[in-house]
Amino acid sequence: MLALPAAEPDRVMPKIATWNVNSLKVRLPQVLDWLAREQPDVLALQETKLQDADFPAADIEAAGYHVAYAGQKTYNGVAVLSREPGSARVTDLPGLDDPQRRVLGLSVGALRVLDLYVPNGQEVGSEKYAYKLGWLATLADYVAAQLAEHPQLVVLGDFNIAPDDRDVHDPEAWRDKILCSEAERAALRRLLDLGLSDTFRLFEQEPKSFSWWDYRGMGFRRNLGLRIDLILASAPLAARCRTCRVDKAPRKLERPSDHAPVVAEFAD
DNA sequence: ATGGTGGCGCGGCCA
Repeated sequence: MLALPAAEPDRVMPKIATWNVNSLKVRLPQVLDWLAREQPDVLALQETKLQDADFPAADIEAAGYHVAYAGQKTYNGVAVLSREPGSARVTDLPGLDDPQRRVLGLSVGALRVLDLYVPNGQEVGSEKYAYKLGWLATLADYVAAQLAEHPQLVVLGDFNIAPDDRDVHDPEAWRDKILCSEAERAALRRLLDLGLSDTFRLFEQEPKSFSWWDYRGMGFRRNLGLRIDLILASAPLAARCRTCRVDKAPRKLERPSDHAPVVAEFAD
């Protein structure tokens, strides 16, 4: 029997996805179905809402994925599933002493993955809004350092920021509201200006493409959404990006997450 | 300004 050739060390994973599942306990069957159908090389999850002792690692491993996670009870929680094993796991932003589990950095092959659940901010001017902006400022310093260290960096997750008016179903209604305020958008632009591309905007997209729809008021059926789930890629990685799309199918299921997965594919 | 829905967990917080 011939041995399979070893994976080339500089090969970048071709299919990378992000999905805010709003409770992995509830959504695990949907996640397992989606993995089987889409077979991503990396899937970053947010809002797992599970402490690590309760994380369903065995089910995910049985589906053929390695998994790293950083969770807490009830709120937040992030995980990265990968075909290849991950290493060099990081769960905190340097300089931010924060019990909230919102960050998971992981190396998968030559790729560096940074999975984020950016704070929501609740309302412009609130304490949580100040926390969000401070968190994003700390993140920018960390991303700058990560870019210097890892040429092939993907920063993905629920950013809780709609980058511009194209990403908002009703820009006038949302003007200066949470997820759309100028300060939040400026914080996101600062990240992009470090050398990241919003892969979704590398390609022509249908107008009114969103990744999140409020559960209330039949938001999904009326397409009253925002695009707040992003896959940002460093320049060498963005140069190889071939597609980025929102997969609305899981949002149509019974008992869905309020977010849909976003998927980017890369040439080898 | 509030409430609409959903998850967690069993009252109220968070999104």
